[in-house]
Amino acid sequence: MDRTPHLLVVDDDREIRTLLSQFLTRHGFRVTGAKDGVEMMRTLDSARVDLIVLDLMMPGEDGLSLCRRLRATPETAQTPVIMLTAMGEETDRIVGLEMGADDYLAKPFSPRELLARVKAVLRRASGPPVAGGAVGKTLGFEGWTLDLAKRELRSPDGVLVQLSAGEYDLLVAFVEHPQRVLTRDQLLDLARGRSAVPFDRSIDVQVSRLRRKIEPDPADPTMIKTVRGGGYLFTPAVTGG
Amino acid sequence: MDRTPHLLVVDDDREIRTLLSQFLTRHGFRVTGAKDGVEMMRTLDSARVDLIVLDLMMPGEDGLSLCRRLRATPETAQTPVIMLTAMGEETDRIVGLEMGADDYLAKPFSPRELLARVKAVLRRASGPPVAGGAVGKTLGFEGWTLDLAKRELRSPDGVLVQLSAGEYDLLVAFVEHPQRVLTRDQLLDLARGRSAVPFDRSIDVQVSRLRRKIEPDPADPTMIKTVRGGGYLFTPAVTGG
DNA sequence: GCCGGCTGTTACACAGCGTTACCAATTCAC
DNA sequence: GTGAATTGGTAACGCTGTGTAACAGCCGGC
Repeated sequence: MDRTPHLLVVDDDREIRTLLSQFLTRHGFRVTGAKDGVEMMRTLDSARVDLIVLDLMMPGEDGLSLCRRLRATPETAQTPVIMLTAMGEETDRIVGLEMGADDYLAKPFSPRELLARVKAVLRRASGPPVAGGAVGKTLGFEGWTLDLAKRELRSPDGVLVQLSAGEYDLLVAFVEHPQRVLTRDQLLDLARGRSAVPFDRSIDVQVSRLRRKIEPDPADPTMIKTVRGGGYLFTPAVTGG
Repeated sequence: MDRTPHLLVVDDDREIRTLLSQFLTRHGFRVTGAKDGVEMMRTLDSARVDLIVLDLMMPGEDGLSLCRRLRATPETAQTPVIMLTAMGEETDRIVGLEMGADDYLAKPFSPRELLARVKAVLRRASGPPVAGGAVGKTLGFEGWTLDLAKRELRSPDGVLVQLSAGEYDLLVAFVEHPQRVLTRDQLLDLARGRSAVPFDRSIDVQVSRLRRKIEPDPADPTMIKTVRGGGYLFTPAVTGG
């Protein structure tokens, strides 16, 4: 239940990043900063993000272009975006919202105002029913079927495998990042929405429990491989749909 | 997103309260009764109310005074009020409307007439949809049929399943947000119009009761799944027709 | 007024999860 | 190559969250 929302602040100005991070952290959010699109994408790749605060004007790829890319990517198409801009022109607002931003804030703004918008957007984001959106798909791997809408896993012979909430979340993290080494920290973030504390072994234990349910031979795992010193690797190819 | 409107009937005459509650409930509204201003305020404090039906003449604080207080309170200043009065004098009408009531009905009146006024005021108050929209629809899931107008649930084999008011409201909350994890807080808000207090287990108990009536095997629920640390998930796809 | 159903609260049982501990496997130091 | 150190697997345990029976209070029906 301590699923504190994870915000990603993308701004090339380090001072602003720091300021916003501190402020938002003090108000109960988990905040990651990114100075450009590359860092943003890297973070999105490896962590669960609930909302992105995105500066419009940035060197390199600008906010509009990034926002467009976010919307074009299935994994992030639903992630709310709040745009920041130095200019107060109305056209920006239009363009920003047309680009798929959920809200818009003109600099200079008070952190308090951003906080209000963040809360509002998050509330709104969890409001409307999903309907036939991107969420609710079914994923397959090596004959297994994972139903995201029903939170159900079926083995290749069609048997419903009972997973606990934690096992299911962990499996989703793997299935959504297949054939990539995921560190314990990343897994913890993806599956639990928290970051690791020193000597945290909970992921190891959970992986062990999950293997027991989906590996033919848990003692010699083939789907969830251990990468010594690195983390874990989900080896099967995943078919989406 | 649109829930069944929540009406608050304030009248010191218990017979009238009961009569109106039954009638309005049968026509698809959620109704709470209050015998005086104190009860009214208590309800408004803890639940979201869409419209208040307020008797003008009451012992203690009367309707006019209560209406004035409603208008002076920011939270309720926008809540529509329909005044009831035993006297047919025109002056009352004037005073009532000046006091901020949205409509006025002289006793004796037919419940049907009140129903029409309630729908009209709600339509006026909240723009396009509501009453006419949410009320009157029928939703289906896995063979079940939920009649929003009659507040009735039919099982796949056509049998009418008796639900208490609370069970029905909870089910509506689920059906209107299918395939999404809803926190206890959200459910409490959607179904009861109030927010959770620490150690609030009422939703758990109500879910348990609802499962007993709609799950094939309540011990191994498939429609209403528990998400540990998250809340509950209504898994069936809902057809809105 | 009394009765019956509904709802929230409480209490207890049970299962999931994180922590710890211990062991095995691997790597490192020499 | 050998022993030490590091890393990972997992059994065991305790805390926490959830299911639900039992109870009590409230409200409406009569």
